[in-house]
Amino acid sequence: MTRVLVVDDSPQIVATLRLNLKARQYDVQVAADGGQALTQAADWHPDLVILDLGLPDLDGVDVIRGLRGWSEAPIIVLSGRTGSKDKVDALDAGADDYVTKPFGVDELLARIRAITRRAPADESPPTVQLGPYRIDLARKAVTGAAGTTVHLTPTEWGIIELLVRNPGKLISQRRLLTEVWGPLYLKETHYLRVYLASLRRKLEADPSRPRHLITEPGMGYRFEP
Amino acid sequence: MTRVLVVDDSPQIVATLRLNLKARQYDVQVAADGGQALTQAADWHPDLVILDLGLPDLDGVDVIRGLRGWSEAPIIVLSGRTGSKDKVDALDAGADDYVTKPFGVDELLARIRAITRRAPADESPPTVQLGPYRIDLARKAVTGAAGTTVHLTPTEWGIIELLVRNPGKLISQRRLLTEVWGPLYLKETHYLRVYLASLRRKLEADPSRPRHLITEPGMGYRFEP
DNA sequence: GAACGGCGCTAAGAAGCCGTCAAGACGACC
DNA sequence: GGTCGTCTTGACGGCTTCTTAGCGCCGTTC
Repeated sequence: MTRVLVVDDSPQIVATLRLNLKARQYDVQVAADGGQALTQAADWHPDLVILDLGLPDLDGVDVIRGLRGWSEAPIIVLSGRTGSKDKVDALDAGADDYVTKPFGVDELLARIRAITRRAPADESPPTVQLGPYRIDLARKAVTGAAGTTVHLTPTEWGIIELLVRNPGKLISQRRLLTEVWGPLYLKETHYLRVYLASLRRKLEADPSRPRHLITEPGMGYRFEP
Repeated sequence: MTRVLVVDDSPQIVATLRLNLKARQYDVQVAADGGQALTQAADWHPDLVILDLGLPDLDGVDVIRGLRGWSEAPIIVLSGRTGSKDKVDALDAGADDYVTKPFGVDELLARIRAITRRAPADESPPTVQLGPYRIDLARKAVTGAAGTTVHLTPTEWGIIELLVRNPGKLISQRRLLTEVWGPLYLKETHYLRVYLASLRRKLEADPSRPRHLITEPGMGYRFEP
């Protein structure tokens, strides 16, 4: 779960952001001024910081520099100031993006996705542990305990990727079918049964009693880390 | 020296960008439409792409997707469209930033610095061991056990370079074809079969049972050290 | 308790992909 | 113009993967 630190002194913006981020499964904390921001960032190690420049105590650029002194977490600046110099200063101080107020929530969320895509969540590399197996999505490789490797077919990768990218979250049959086979295959739910069986045979210690690739009858499937 | 590919059909914008980027020691190339952009990106391997969405031939989002099929170079979108949906679509397709026209050159340059700061120019190990052979990518030479040398053709080098630079990682057929032959050859997958056979004949102890140049059916190839 | 729907499991045929060999086309260089 | 190395094509057999069908199990519904 991606941790997002929101730094802003306007209750309204904080409320909007908190609501929207929580709805999308981000873990959110809030700091109301620059001093708090630095303390909380040090304590909590967020994966992303959303930073308003107009803070009551410190200058925003100093907060960026303070963070960059020891953290590489991406920083998205929110600011009412639209001047070129403000943007350049913030970006050169170490910010990754600069969004001017008023901003569209959809756009901000897309920018968050774009940035976290490139700088993956702290301590959560593109590899996931599933029982004794390590699933490396970037390399498309699964390695087992004693250096053994497990081979997955393209379709199996399509399924496992979708599930593993959304740990603990239910993925509907509809979504699996459209994203792996295409929207014309919505009826072919038995494909899922065949391939989930195959995946469990390869990845579960006891395929008949799956602990990680869970069926939610009538709904879909879920990856439980 | 950071290579920047500018994709835009407006001569004025191209001139401005080229001037400013060159003055700051960037290596610049220009493409005037989407097809050219894909070809040049495959040939030249830019470290960053600046992409205008309003191109004469292809839809901008399709260009992003085309690039993302095989390249991880950062993409900054330039666009006259300011709608939220346009931004979200481009960012979710794989763009890293979205700047609306008219734009400030200083701001764009700062955004370029911010993005290249995070994704540094790619580099690689100059020599790699493959069984009894030592592959020197810089000198384009393969030396065997007793001072013997193995000769590779240009196309074979193109393939082995891509594979060896990403040890253990699956390289899609799509990426091999676009980077070695160009984006127009996406369909010619049997080229890969012929050349992989040739490489295995030269580099594998038992070409019929390859241990380093591995096929992943339906997906691509992998170099196992 | 029988019928029904959703799921797990297996296995076999079909479809598509891969490795291999060999011949023709092309271009560089004498 | 001929030779050589390299790149493109084509054909074929073998293998992996996908698709499809059938059966058994379980819980729910009538």
